[in-house]
Amino acid sequence: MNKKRRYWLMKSEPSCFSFEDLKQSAGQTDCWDGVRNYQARNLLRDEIKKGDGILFYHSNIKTPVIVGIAEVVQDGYPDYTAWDPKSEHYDPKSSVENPIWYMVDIQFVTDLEQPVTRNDLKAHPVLEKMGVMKRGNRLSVMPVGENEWQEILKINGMVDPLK
DNA sequence: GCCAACGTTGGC
DNA sequence: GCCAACGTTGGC
Repeated sequence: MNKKRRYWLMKSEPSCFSFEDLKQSAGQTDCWDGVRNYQARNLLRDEIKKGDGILFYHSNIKTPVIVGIAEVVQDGYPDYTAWDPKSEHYDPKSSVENPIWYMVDIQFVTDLEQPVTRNDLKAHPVLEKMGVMKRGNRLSVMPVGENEWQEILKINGMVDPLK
């Protein structure tokens, strides 16, 4: 099966898990765990697939910004941190038999030479329409249009690193 | 630090 | 099943 690559934006507070943290991880790969929102869960479980592209966004800081690009390297599987009472993401309603929460593995691809700030997005005719710009949006994972993906690359004068 | 927007919870 | 109360998110 040869499915078309899709694109996503993943949001993280850098004080919690930053793009640099991903870069420093073993194999520059880590599991995207701790998502406890059903809409995002559905995406992680059903939609986000190996090979998909990720814009990595730093939120809840003075200058929110897209800092880099990552790639999905593992399809959705149960988020086992939900089963660990010591985890801050522990959810007693989730079990091995009936997992509620899912995660994917992502791998560092490249920093953006020119990180794209929220203000940049706001001022851009195409990018101002991105999901992350929507008022009140709280999804930590959301779809990105191919045109939006291309535009981010263009700003950076980059060739698509996933091709 | 403020506060608007959102998702979740729980009483009824 | 409604909806008010609450906790969290996240831009500013």
